[in-house]
Amino acid sequence: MAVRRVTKAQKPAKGRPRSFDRAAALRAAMEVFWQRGYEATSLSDLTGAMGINAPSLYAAFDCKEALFGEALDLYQVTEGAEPQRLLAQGRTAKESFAAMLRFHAGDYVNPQKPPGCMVVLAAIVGAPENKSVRGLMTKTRRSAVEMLAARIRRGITAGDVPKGADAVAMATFYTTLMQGMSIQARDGATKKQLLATVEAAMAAWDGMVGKR
Amino acid sequence: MAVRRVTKAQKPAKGRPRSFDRAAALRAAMEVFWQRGYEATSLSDLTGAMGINAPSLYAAFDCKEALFGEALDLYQVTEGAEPQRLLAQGRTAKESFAAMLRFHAGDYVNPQKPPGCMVVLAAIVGAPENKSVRGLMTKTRRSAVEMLAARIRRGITAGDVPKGADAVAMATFYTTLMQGMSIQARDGATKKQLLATVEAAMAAWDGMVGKR
DNA sequence: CCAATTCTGTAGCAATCGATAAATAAAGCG
DNA sequence: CGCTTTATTTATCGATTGCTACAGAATTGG
Repeated sequence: MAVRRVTKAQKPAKGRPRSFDRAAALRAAMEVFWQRGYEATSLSDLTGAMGINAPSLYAAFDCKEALFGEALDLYQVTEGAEPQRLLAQGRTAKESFAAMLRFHAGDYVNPQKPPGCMVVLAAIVGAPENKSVRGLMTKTRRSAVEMLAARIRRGITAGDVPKGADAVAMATFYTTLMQGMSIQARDGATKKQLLATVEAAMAAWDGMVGKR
Repeated sequence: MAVRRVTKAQKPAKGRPRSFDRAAALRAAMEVFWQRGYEATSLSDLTGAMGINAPSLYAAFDCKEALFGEALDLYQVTEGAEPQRLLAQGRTAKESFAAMLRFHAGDYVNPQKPPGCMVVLAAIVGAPENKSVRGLMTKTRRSAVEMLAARIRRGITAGDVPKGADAVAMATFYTTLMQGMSIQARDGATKKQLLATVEAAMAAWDGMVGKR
């Protein structure tokens, strides 16, 4: 019986096997990109955090930008899982939004992680030669808005949100607030402060959907 | 009669006079920092935009960080003038906030300028060695919150805002939204979309102050 | 065993980073 | 005029950037 790989049950592989845990190295890279942003993270920052040398990084991840892309994917899958779950599982659209926003209020200032959201912070400005990275981030943020809008449309279908509600406008409003919360988190805001902001935004819900 | 200097009516000066317009060079530097952020703006970006060589830049502005500090001051004085005026001159705190936010909705996507607010965007993440620059930005953002809170307190004193209103919490809420609007501006939001977000936030005002 | 393949460490690539030394030019002052 | 002071241009500085050539090590397949 063949020895089972710790990392993955992949194909047998031909040449010299990789001597490091690719997934763990990617997690380390994600953390550094999240903390410092794309451009301010140097290759030596990355190799240091990942515990490997540059040639190993390039062999496994191709280049800095591709590594960032993978790190962003990992971020969405791991850090995005819980908010997405909360968004989907709420009884109504309003309850879903409240649960998701309250979660972020705590998560953005979790001392175990870099503050704020990587998708908002890691590449918001930068040099012209890294435009493609910023484009990737913009695309990711836009898909997040769309996900929120879809939840509101679901609420309209289900009947817990009035027919006249503007799903995209509402999703944009709450997204904008969430994005601001990432800035606040970097400025040292507390969970309590972020929660107060969330509750203020949720108080606007009924007015936005048209209820009077 | 002495020839009047174009730039300033300063002291006579001793050695060789500066051959460039310091104020114009600073404006150019501000624009580049605003567009690309602190770290992504290289010295050659700066000298190119300012139309001078590196030694002239260092003679006039000391170092990159000091130049950024001056650029940030200039930004606040120029770009901050109109929103501050609107904040001060509104009949009530609510009207002041609405006017300021509506102005920003247009200003953040003014095609004549870099999108969004320099104070929010130019140094939100980065390398550890530039922590002091981020600290300066955080300090600037905090003073902006305080300015909004002061306007609300003025409204409480004047009577247009109920006594029980939490000025800091309200100021934080609207600041958070404004900061998110800078992200939205970088993502290509339109004035119309930003205005819709502003109106949604303003609809929350009466609920926040305690009115029912 | 050998050959083919893939990964790893060392060492270094050209380019750029922020910043400056040195020589010269242009002003005021005496 | 010379002396002092300051700004200018040119030509770098050492350090770091993202990235890679190269040689050797470790694996599979034959």
